[in-house]
Amino acid sequence: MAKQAERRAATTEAILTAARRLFGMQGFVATTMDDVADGANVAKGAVYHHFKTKEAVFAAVFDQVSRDLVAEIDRAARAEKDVLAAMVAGTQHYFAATAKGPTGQIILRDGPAVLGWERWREIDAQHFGGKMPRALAAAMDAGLIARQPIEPLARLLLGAVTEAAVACAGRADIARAGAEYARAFKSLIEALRLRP
Amino acid sequence: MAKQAERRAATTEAILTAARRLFGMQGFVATTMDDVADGANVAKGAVYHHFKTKEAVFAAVFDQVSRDLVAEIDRAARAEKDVLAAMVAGTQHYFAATAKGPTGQIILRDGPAVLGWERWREIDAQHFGGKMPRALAAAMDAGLIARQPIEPLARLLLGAVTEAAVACAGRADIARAGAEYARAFKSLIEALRLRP
DNA sequence: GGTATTTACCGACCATAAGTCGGTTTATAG
DNA sequence: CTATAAACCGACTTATGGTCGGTAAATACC
Repeated sequence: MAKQAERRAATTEAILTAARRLFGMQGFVATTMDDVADGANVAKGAVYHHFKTKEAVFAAVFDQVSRDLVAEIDRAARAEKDVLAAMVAGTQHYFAATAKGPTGQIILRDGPAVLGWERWREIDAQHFGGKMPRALAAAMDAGLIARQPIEPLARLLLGAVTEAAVACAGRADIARAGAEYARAFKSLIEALRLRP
Repeated sequence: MAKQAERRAATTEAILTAARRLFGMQGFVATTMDDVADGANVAKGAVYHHFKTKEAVFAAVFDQVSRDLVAEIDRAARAEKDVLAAMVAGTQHYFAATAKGPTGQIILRDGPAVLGWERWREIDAQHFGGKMPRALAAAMDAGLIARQPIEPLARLLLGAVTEAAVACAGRADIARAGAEYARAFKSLIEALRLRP
């Protein structure tokens, strides 16, 4: 006797929860829609009633994971005071979070493969990338780095960070690798810093 | 009555040629093995006689395209004299080449999706990435940039370049975008340059 | 030069998994 | 209370990667 809106919400959430677990653990390809349906205790038809395709399910999961991740990073970055320092701290956190387990699988591995690099970058940029331009703009306003077109530089830095995160994810000694890349990233940022 | 080695070579080449065309035009997923077999004028069984899986075919195509691309980039980079300038020039060429058409499809889109980001980075690094560390080492030896761990910095820069290339590939005005990113990259490199 | 063996090739067949669809149950409108 | 719509079911269709038994061509061996 639950209202339809509630039924809908409950089912959708069950599907998403199951999908997130499965995609994170086994990856997108190894997870079948039957698996997802079973995991959510519904029939496949129900899944397709709420999501048009398997990709759509993944996109929803991706979005959820991204939100969680970005919240976590924000918390870490806000602790710093200098804009450039915040960039470094946030980056470090991004490395750590994506370096292992389900998050990395979903965000870094399957993300671009499933959504296509284009859409992935778009969504990723929406979540994380948005921070980079804003941080750069702030840094320029504060006179910390030279004024220049923001978007291209932001894109380059974002690419650098993402690549490093992936490299991290493939290493056994994650913490160590993360520290290495964080240091290198810091050196890049510091190189940009204007010296009077 | 051709020798077996010749038959083998001819068939393999026909398959690779057809696959390269199809993968480049339609992408990996949209291309079926039947398409490839038809395109090469052989039966599917023949394709599977020479390549274990569809991925194996793609890997071979990927390798071929990478070789061609790297040769082209080398030509452009060798024209420059300063190591840092060569890096910038090579990068610019990389942008341009991957920005459009089959090459971009194979190298930047399907590459990571099909081979997995790990293996892709590995192969990509073998072809292109190898240049980055070498260039950085040379730059350090020449006293152009500060001495520091090479691998992490190289990885960051490679990631930046790749990201930019992909961004380029998604733009209508490729030439313009390429120029923008090249300028931003140059500014990054120049920031690293030591001032006495 | 004839026979045995190995290699290249064929294409019908199989297995799997995404997506469909007609039917059923449950909620809402009037 | 009835009619409509939404949620849900699960057998079925379809598309495609991969297999396999068989045939033709080349090579090895006597």
